[in-house]
Amino acid sequence: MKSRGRGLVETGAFFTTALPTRKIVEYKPGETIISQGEECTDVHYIEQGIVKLTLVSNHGRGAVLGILSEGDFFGESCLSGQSTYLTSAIALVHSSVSIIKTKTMMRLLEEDRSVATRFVNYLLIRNLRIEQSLIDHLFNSSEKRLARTLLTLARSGTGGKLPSILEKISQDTLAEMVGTTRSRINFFMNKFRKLGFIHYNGGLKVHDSLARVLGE
Amino acid sequence: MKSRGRGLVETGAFFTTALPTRKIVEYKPGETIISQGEECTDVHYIEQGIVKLTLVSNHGRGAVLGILSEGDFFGESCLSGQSTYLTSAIALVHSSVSIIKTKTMMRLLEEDRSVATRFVNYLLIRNLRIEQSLIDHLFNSSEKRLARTLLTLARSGTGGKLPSILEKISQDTLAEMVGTTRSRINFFMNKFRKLGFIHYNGGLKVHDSLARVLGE
DNA sequence: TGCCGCCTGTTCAAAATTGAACAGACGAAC
DNA sequence: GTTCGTCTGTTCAATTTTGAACAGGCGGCA
Repeated sequence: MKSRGRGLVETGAFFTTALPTRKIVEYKPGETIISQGEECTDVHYIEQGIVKLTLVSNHGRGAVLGILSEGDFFGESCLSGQSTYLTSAIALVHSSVSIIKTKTMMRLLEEDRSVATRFVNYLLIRNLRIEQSLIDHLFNSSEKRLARTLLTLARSGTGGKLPSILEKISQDTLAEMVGTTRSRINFFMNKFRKLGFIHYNGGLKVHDSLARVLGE
Repeated sequence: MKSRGRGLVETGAFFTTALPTRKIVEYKPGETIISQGEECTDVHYIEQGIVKLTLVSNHGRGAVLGILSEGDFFGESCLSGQSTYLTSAIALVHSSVSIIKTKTMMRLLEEDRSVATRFVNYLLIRNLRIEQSLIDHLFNSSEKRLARTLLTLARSGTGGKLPSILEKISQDTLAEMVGTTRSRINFFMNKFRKLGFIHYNGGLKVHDSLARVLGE
């Protein structure tokens, strides 16, 4: 998923062992790990779990920037000189997170070339993910964006053990991810269900056929 | 703009001198530098000029992912294992571009820690820019997105010498940047003009007061 | 058991957006 | 000077989206 056999290097679980002595903290579902606006002192790395990155506009409206899991970083924008966190991060399931002082991470990047190389690789892939979301907004209607979001979530939950990410996501959260209202999400969810693309028996399941919504 | 006095390192014109012997190519306005789908063999660095990154959906619709200028990279996703370019890049004004073989860039990143560090910094800032666009889509109406796009373009053209980026951008392009239709863009442009936020005398000028559209 | 909080189902009028069309302005090229 | 292509101005019906409301289901908890 995160590696490709081509390109700079594999990402894999590299950071789990490469990061120096660090603090690992456990978070319960719903717990806030970092808050938008807080002073930006650490870079975070998800050892295990699922984390939601959120954001509140200056008019109180919420948005979800992404759902992250094992092997992802967050709060890494401190490294480029931000003085406060731009987003909040909330654990969706029990999660363990490495907390690395910004300065430690900077030093590490300067001193350890394999860390730097892999971090570059990680950032490139992260970039592609965000770009993909932006493209989705430029091209697609909210119906298609919802379909893509569901498919992405369904695929990313392949960790196996955890209760598939999908079970932890409300229609409100979906609305904030897709950038629309819950009433719209509800409308499409029912539509998708009637068409047999998703199921609800005890927990949301997304069928691959949902991809048909995306056209061709 | 690109540096901040805090954080990892300054970006500035570092790459112009740090990159090894490389090919510099000049492009005329309208010329295509790379094409979406082409084999992905080089990383590109803008020494001078303005470049538009575009994308065509599988249904023939166009979108503009960004307007880049001096000090920006493009086609850098080769580094993370893409085999073809995901976007096209078109020069908007006369531009000179460094072309670096993917493998050369990889080697450089592994061997030269200062290149790696600065490239990390560049990627982090690029990330923030793209995230900012995504947030814009999640929160704002197309009217506000247009306002933000215009303000961003107006500010980024501070190179001075070049004909301000704004002069080179049609309503069609704006529509593809904002993610809406030209008819909408035209409507808002006239509205902004009536309100005195922008002017047209011989060439588009954006007044700072346009920021009022963004609220508060 | 009953209350509460959170989630989904449903409705609807008001507002924003699309998509397509046609006309005029302008500059470049012949 | 005429033709062509590209850009802007303008219109409008059809469609999509918003925002707000209310009801019901379900689990936790006292």
